Amino acid sequence: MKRAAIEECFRRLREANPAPRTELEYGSVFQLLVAVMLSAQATDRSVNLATARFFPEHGTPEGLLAMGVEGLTEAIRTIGLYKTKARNVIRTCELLLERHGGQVPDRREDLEALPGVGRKTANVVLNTAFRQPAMAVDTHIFRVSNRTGIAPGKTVLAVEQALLRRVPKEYLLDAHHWLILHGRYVCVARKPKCPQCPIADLCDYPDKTRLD
DNA sequence: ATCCCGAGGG
DNA sequence: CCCTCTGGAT
Repeated sequence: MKRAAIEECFRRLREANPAPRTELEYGSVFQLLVAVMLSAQATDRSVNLATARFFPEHGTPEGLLAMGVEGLTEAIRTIGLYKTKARNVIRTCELLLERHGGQVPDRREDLEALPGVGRKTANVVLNTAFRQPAMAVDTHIFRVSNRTGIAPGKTVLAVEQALLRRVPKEYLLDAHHWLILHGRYVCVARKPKCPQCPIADLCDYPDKTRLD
């Protein structure tokens, strides 16, 4: 897709959603980090349902440590991958207290040193909490970027770099949320809703990989 | 490449 | 039934 078309895509996505925000519910940077860690291969809805059970009373590193691995495992059992996630979150709480005074660090290196925190999760925290121009490429953004031609790439890292290169600066800070919402509600995985898509006329998909 | 792994949709 | 959901570690 040409640069002018990319710019027009984001102009329209912004018009449809002027102030995009994550649908994960959280009341602090720490809670955002935990919610994103839990969101791996899970819907925001199921994550919010689980975190509502313990954020109110245990929404701090100390609070989660008081629950213990067993308590947290029980609280998030309705989310996939719950054993690994509970273990990683508890260990992360310990490391935050040991290394960062209980605060969430704002450097990629420190974030990725936490267990269960990879590049994608670090990018979400850097962008959403610290407003840095980081692009977290998740399943939605990978699909939308490739399908539309906004930023094609064979790996998530390639797509991330293509987005950083191709998305106009003006839209970079919020591009993450526009793309994810577009992927969740319009450019869905199975049967994209092209008839109601605001950028269908600019998209590569209808001409290229038409399957139906 | 494989494992982890529940819930919701089609 | 099968696919998908804001991945990460090995």
